[in-house]
Amino acid sequence: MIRRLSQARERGIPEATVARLPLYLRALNGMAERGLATVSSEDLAVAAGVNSAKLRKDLSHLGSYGTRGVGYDVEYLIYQISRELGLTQDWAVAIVGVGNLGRALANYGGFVSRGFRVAALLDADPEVVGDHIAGLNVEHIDELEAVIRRRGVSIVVLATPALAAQQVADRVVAAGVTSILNFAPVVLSVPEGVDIRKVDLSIELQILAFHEQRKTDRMTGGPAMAEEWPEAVDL
Amino acid sequence: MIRRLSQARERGIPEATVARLPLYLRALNGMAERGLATVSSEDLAVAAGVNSAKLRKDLSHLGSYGTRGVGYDVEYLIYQISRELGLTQDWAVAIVGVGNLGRALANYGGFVSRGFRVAALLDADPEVVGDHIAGLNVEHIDELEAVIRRRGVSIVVLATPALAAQQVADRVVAAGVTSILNFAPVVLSVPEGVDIRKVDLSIELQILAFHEQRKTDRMTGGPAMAEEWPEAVDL
DNA sequence: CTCACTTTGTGCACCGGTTCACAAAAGGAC
DNA sequence: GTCCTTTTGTGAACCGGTGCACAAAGTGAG
Repeated sequence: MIRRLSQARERGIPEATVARLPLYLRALNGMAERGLATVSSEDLAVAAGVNSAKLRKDLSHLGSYGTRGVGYDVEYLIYQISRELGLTQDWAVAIVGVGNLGRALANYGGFVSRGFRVAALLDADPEVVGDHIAGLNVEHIDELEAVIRRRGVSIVVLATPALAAQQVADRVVAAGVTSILNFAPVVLSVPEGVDIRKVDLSIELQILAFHEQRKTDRMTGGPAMAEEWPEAVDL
Repeated sequence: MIRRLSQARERGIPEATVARLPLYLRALNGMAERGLATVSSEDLAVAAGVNSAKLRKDLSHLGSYGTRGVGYDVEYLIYQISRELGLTQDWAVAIVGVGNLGRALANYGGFVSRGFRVAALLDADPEVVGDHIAGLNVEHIDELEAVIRRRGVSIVVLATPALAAQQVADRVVAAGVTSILNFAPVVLSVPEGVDIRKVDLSIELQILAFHEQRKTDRMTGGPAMAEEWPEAVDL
């Protein structure tokens, strides 16, 4: 039985759905390892931590890959999601900035697992250039453009200090890269068509602190005094 | 002039706004360092990478802290946002899992800057327990509950392997912690009232790959063959 | 004081995403 | 075949968030 490309798949998957597909994929991989052949939307939704209606709607954007009364074929769904996400091809990733974080990322085996391959490590500090980390030689940032070109790097991870990030981003974009994962705590400005995703530890903590404060406020009956500017200030 | 708590501030700031406040705060701190006394919504919006109407609406949720025709007082706004986010108090953070990532987080000076203090490092591996990292002694995970209690830890960062994360989360929650920042690639299940934020490198890369694939597809004129299941599979 | 200018704060229309709830489809028992 | 059970796929209402566009409020010049 050959399934033709579903009519429902005329390019245009909601961003929110895209962000959840990796979650489903991870849950499905776990199930495949445990030998499950099929899974219902309800079970998969629980494993991925979402509502089952949402999961079904998400999957319906890829096509009609389920069987009513039965569920989804685990292996088949893994393949479809992987293909949709572009994980059936190999992505060469360069990590720029080999400080504590860059090192951690380079060694983090998990994220290289499927589809991604760390193809280069670069840094400006002559002290670390030449080091061997995770089986790779750390190269000098001067080689950035050449390395990107020669190794077909299409995704760059920025783990540089905040001050260097924009400058590196500019060079990376000029070299033709259009996908950047930024760990530096700055707002990067890039031309139209370049995708940036940002991971910011400090912001995540601040959001947690906000909610934590709310929770403790609630217990102690609203915020304490000092609602005003603590010192006299002319506005 | 003493400003009373604005009527607009009857507790209930949109989640989307909360997520942007740290961004504004960072931009404002930069401006304060450069000696700016006031800033317009337009300028601040550009610095934070958002639309100025959105910025004004966000700030209006905290109260009416601007002056029409002038803008916002930088220092005053910094104080108001800091207070709203709960950064005027000191938060003790424990990092569980001192692998590459945990080490990087412990040493990452930037995120400890304002309001946060790494109060403990814990790990299960006897090999790393006792190590000194970022001026702290790595303690054994058995001490988890005692450390949380004694040092008043209210936010826990999970940087453990995926398999250990849920187990640690359960203990942490049982010890009374209600804010967790999770770096492990698993969906944690926690009781109502516990806030979890998740940082997942692998998911971010997969989202980038999706868009990158779209971009290259567009250039080569749609996806190549092989839209079907590559091998004969019985569904 | 008046007028021109600047910039905030917000009403309103719009949009993407979520959730409910159910019809349609598939399978199995008999 | 018919009936009953299970589970998908989706129409429709709803909800939070965004952005336009403008009135209100403040500044400064003359």
